[in-house]
Amino acid sequence: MSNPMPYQATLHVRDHCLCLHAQRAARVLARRFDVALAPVGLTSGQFSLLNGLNRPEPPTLGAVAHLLAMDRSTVTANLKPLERKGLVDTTTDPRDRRSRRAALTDAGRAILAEALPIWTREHARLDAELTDVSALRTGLNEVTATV
Amino acid sequence: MSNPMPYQATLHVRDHCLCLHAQRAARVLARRFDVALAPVGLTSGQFSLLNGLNRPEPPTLGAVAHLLAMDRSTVTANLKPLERKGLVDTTTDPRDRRSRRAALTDAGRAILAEALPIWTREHARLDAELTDVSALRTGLNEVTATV
DNA sequence: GACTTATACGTTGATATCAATGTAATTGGC
DNA sequence: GCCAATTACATTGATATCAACGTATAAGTC
Repeated sequence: MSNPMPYQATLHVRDHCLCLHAQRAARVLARRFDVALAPVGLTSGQFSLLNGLNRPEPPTLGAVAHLLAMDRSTVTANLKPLERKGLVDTTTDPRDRRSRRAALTDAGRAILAEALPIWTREHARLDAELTDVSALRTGLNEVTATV
Repeated sequence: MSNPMPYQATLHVRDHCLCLHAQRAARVLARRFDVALAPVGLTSGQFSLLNGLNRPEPPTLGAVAHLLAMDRSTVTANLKPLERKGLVDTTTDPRDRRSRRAALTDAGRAILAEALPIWTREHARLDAELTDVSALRTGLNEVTATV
């Protein structure tokens, strides 16, 4: 029986699939920042989430989902461990009782402030290892904007 | 009490964090290819994994983990649904009984061949929406290579 | 004001992700 | 050949991710 999936095609996908390449890079970066942020007890995703909550007006969960380009239900799930740790407090918006707004607690702001210099140092190291960070960032944001 | 995490810093992270931007783009691309590949019953990740198994010599799990830049234990976990569906068959390598090799079954090769034209079409559409795909790919691979 | 439609979330079930720990097999030094 | 160190995986427990479905609230129509 002949192979219905030629090896050539596999090699082409492997070398050109932006989805694969993006997942790979995302995993590498997530692991890297997970390790860097471990001393303050945050993962890279939790850091991004907490950072997104630090606004003059606490955002709705939908706004957070849009910022992070993730599903609403994922935001709900990701908030749970942070609420348990007392870093985040969610309340129903009195002006629109369908919406819930997630706010940093004082503890949340304190952890975020602790994490910031770690992020800054690690990101500077990362920058130094890459040839053209701004081109990469532009490409990533272009992808995100395709939705 | 003064805010220990200034809004300015939050905005800087939001606009510059490659980790955040990579996760976002990765989510967007995963969802996009999940939708495209749904007709053949595969997710984007499963497609990448199956594609990685299509080699003359079936790869060890460690080799797959390296290719996909993911943890070994994630590879083990991701293979399970594919084995259940009869698309993959894993066997102990007789030359090194510590290693397990994952091979496509005939059904696996057939599904992969079905998925290929879907991937090709969807990726062409994606390409058309982006300004400089090769710069993006280069940047992503540079990130992956930092490990 | 009643009804329809749209919006904002939560829950559920399946898969994905990793670190940490444990087990089995191989390799290297002797 | 024997023992220590290394390598390759599996398992576990926690979190992450999404689609699909359901519920509650708001907005628009009449």
